Amino acid sequence: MKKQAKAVGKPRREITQGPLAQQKILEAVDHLFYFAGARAVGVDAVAKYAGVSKMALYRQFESKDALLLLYLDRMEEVFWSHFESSIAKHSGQPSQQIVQFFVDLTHRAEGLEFRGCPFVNIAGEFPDPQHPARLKVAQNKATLMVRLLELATATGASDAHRLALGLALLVEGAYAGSQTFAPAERILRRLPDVVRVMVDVELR
Amino acid sequence: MKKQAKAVGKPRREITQGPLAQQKILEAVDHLFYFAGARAVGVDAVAKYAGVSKMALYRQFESKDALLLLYLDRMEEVFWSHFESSIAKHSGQPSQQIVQFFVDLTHRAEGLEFRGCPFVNIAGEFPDPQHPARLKVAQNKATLMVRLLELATATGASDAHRLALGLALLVEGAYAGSQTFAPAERILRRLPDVVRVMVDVELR
DNA sequence: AGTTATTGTTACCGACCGGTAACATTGAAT
DNA sequence: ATTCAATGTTACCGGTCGGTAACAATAACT
Repeated sequence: MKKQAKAVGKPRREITQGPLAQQKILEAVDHLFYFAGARAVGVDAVAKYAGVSKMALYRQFESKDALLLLYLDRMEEVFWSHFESSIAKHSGQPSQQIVQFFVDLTHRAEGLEFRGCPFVNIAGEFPDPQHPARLKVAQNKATLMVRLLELATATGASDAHRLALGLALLVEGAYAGSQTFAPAERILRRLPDVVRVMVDVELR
Repeated sequence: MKKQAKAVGKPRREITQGPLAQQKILEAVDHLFYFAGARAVGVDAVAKYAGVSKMALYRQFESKDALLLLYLDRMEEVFWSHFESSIAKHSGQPSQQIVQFFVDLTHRAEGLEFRGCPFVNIAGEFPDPQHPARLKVAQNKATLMVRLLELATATGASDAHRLALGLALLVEGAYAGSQTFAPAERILRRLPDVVRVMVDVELR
């Protein structure tokens, strides 16, 4: 959380700045923060997992908090990558796009390695709603809400806001439920059915 | 996490065993674990908040994990107390009971002091699905599913399982969403509407 | 009153937390 | 070949983690 003096003058070596180290650290962060919890994992563990000394890590990144924010950035990328990938399967058919997104989401969430939504987990681990990480979470969800509202409107739903809200809550519910319900119950199995009904009732 | 020898023979003093201390510790646990996170709060903090020395705490309770499980027991009581209270408002009218539960849940979840579902938060803080706390979480949610299915069946829904799943996911979604979405957006405002539609479509 | 078990207090344990100072090593530009 | 900045290594900082040993005070039983 402290300021560090930027390197004065131009570096003699080109952009050699910890070339692969930086990448390995970020990958370690992605893995450990997601599967073990950002709060539970220490920087020592990150450095060791990345095969790097702790000091090397701290010369690449300001603080653990900085790593946390970068982690959320990457998770955001991954999420929208999945989202757009589902959407792309039914161009111009918003209803099917919505259902497809939930079908793919369900498929991912039912994997045993799934640890839920990174953003939901972060929100659970950091109580202060003003924490920078929490603000990123809120921003991600706000964007999701906008996109869902766009889709809901495009379907010609009788009440697009209501539909978008229902969908958003089902997304959050699927994420949270994937962790709170026992995996053996496979409650998400019929989530696409629920979504289909929710969309259809707005179209009749 | 260690075994401790149970007091052999009968205690000389009656049941004087830390009479109010025990109560104060549990109240401290409820407050701190919920609002600051079970993992983030140390036993020192619990003892200080309860106005008790740490050693006094450890003579009343085996370990922090034991406190965690007791905490979940109490949260379970609170949850079902709310649940039954909502149900009682419309005896014999399952559809209205369902809606009422969500109305009350929404009201609670929109409070600024709300920190989401204790069980969801615990699931986020403890990655290991086999952790005793996680098992309690799963059990709580399984019971909720049973109760929702009973209500859904009682409404005469065309597909009670689908309805119960939708409702369960909306519950989880409301809990998670109350923390992930920015409070100012007040996304839960129209959750009761969503529920009403979800129930009605099963009854036509 | 004297015994004895339970209480609260203090101080401590080894381990880990996030973060850093100091120094040996490296390697590219001169 | 020498210089010099960026790197990696090691050891360490004060603080906190969950948990405990040791001891003085207390209070109920005989």
